[in-house]
Amino acid sequence: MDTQRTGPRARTGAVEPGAGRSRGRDVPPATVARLPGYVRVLRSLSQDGVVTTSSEELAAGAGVTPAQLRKDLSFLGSYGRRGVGYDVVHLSEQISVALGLTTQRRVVIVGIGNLGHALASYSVFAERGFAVVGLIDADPAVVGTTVAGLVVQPSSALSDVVSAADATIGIIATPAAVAQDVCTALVAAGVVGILTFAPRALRVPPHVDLRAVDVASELQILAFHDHRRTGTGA
Amino acid sequence: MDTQRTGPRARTGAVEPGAGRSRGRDVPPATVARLPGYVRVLRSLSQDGVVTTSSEELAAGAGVTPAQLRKDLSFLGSYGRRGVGYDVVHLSEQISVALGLTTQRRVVIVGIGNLGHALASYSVFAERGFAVVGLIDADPAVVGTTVAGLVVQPSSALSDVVSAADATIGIIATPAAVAQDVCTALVAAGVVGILTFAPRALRVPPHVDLRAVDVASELQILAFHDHRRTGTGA
DNA sequence: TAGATTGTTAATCGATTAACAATC
DNA sequence: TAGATTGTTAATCGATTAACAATC
Repeated sequence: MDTQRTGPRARTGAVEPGAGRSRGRDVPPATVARLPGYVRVLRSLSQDGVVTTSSEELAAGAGVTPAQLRKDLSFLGSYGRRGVGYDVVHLSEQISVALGLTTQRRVVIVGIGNLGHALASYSVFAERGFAVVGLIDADPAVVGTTVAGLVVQPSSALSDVVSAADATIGIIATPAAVAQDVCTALVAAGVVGILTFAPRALRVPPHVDLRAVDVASELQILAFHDHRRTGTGA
Repeated sequence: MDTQRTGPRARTGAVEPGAGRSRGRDVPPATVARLPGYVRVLRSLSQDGVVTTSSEELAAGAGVTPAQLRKDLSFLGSYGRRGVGYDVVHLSEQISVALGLTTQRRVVIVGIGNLGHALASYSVFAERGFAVVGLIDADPAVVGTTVAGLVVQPSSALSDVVSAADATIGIIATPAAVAQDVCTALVAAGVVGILTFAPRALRVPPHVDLRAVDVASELQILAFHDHRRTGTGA
């Protein structure tokens, strides 16, 4: 699907680090988008008992080139040793700090249909530092049911749920028709990041970061290449 | 999540159209990725009875700038009229032809856990030209159950299911640990496009197009901006 | 030391934006 | 015609790649 960036995309290029940490340089959006993949590989290597790695090994695991990996890391600092490589645990920690993964973020999910249900139950979120703290749905038949240990709340409770749990991220898994209203409500409730699965462009104020996943669009992009290769469909 | 492109990404830039149709020019990957969004907006406008639109209106609906929209369309041909705008139905058809959406593509889903179940039941796929024709799972407790009108088949049947239904696209919704094996099996069975939700880099041969959605990575990217804004987590 | 591998620089490449001539 | 809006060109910008000096 489609990965749409708004909010920070409006900035001219890179993203300003916080309090002069790292190397004081900005981190380009394309680099930020690859950092989670590096952390994932490093944690996997660490679990396998690997102590030191190289840009070649790490890049292969993440599906990028060694040059790109080193370039990406250079925006964060100098965490390797020439002639030696990278300490797996240390590099993992440094990237995690840069990404802000040392604090657990709280997430609310709006729209507990098939997809919302799957996301609420997705164990990888917890493994990677996120806590699902609230579920919201507009359907009275769904409200009150328990999903993944949480009782689904009505739409009217959205603001209270976000506030009470101090959630900073909202996931929209509703039908497209109501996605903008949900988005607006989430922003009003105070979230600063939104991940939407609804197939519709959403508008958010500049201080809110929006990412969009459109699985049907992803298939259509695959169809384009299928089409080009096989010549069907024209 | 993360949108990873392999296969065609290896080409130097743009994508060769099929038999000299459109304008004979290549379509850049970034443009291809936006075309589904334009079709979505055009179909919505059409349903609302709108006959003619402008680059301004269409771009607003898709969340891009008018200049970018016109630039994107210029790779497909000249389908507008200066001073007037675009015929909604005609432009929608032209982009659909370029994307190869005039032929229905057949999709198999591997991994019928929470996410696979949600995808199998996702009505938007059918609305946008895809038919889910096979469901595969490795769990004997899941095999034989009916999901979205299809009986889940065992892993051993993967190749037969792909062949019998002539599926060209595979969706991987399995745990990360088995994703590469499933990917390899799908390629061997003959699919030419793969959409994976497993948080792991996958390798495919050059003729296969791979797109990857990693929802946990998407949240981590949001966390980065949250972190930069609030200063927490360092 | 010699070999290995990083971090950085410079060059290339692709994508976006702005402006405007073409033309309906 | 006058006004509107496209399609395209040129300029800018950001991302990627390659090469290599630095240095462990």
